[in-house]
Amino acid sequence: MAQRKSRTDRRIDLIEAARRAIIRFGIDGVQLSHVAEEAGLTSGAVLYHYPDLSELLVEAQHAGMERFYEQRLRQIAALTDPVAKLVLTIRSGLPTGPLDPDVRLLNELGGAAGRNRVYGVLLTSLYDRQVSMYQSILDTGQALGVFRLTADALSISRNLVALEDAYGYRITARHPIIGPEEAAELILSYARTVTGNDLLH
Amino acid sequence: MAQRKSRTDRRIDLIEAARRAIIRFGIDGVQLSHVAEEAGLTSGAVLYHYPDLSELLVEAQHAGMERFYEQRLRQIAALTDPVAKLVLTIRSGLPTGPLDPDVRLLNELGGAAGRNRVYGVLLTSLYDRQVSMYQSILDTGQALGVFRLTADALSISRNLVALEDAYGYRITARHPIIGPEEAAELILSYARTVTGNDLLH
DNA sequence: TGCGTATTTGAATTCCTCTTCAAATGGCTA
DNA sequence: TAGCCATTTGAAGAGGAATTCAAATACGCA
Repeated sequence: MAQRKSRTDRRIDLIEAARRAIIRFGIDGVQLSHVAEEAGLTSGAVLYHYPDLSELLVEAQHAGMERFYEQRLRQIAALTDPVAKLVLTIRSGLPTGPLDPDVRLLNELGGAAGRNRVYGVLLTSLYDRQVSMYQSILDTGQALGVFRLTADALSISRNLVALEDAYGYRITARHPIIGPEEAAELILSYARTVTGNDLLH
Repeated sequence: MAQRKSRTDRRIDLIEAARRAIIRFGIDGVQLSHVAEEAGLTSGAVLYHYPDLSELLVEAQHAGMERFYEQRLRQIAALTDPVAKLVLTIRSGLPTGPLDPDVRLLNELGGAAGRNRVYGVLLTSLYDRQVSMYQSILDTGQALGVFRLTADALSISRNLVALEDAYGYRITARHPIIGPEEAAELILSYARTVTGNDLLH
């Protein structure tokens, strides 16, 4: 028998297991048994904690998104220079490679968000928060005279997040030429143009 | 009994039916019975033409992508002015709204492309062709002196397609602010900056 | 017109997943 | 240490989807 755990601990485990299962089988392909296997439990045990699998999947997606976002926030919090912040933020929004679990998880939502309102809301809120993240960096840089923005910070930020998203898909789909480095360079090329800054640091 | 059809005609019908079923239930959620219902047939009949459902799904995705791409090519072929071409191409890459079937179909592939090599190849090949499409417009505009590109045409084109893709996801996920018009304006804002052209036509 | 054949149906079967639940287990507390 | 109770198991069964296939059907062609 698998190690006994408290309700809270087990639920945390299950959310992690669901995250892995979603990545392996897709948000519409995950089965109770997949989650159970990832967690080292039987289906019954999963059901005991989550009588409705779809609720667990939503929680897993939610947790994954929060972690992704918080991690990015934490990284840039360590920096003060707007240039360094911008460059780091761009890099941290891209997958490390085709197998990057965080981005793989997020990508699973793309299609489902069109069919499932909850997923649509989740994804939209992540997008908006990432936009704000960029916007504050750009505004600060502009105020400090480091950036000379060619358009309003909001539009630029929306485009930056959009570029991250799209290259995330390209990388996980294993584009033969566009990898993490190339994608970063493409986004930086845009960022250089619209900030009027070389973004060397 | 449903109307009898020739092998070729029925296969075309089934590909269309599969396309609709994928949009309704997701690429990992489609069932034989879904396709059968969309086609007005029984599961057995579907199986008679496609013993393997996954092959039908790939064909449906492939057909949808080709149609999407050909349609865009045809639209710009009618124009000669690079400015008009660029603006029209940007608009034609975006969904008409959250329910746009072409984009909904493509979006279904995003997540699956990370798990399924066939889908990855399909999606990558569409991306590359769309990039070429933009590249040729930009090159022509540059040659005519209409555009003054701030970066190489390839990079700009990659970013333009990336922006289309990403806003396609935002729109189908029903972002409360970013609809087809707003997305077009955001991409145009990028295009104006990198072409040095107001893109009024 | 009637035959032959490709297509379609529908029922039977198998396979698989979800769900239920009684029993087992093991940690916690008195 | 003993008993309680939350957690987990495993088996049973309910539901549903895929698969198989014999029979029915209707179209093309002689």
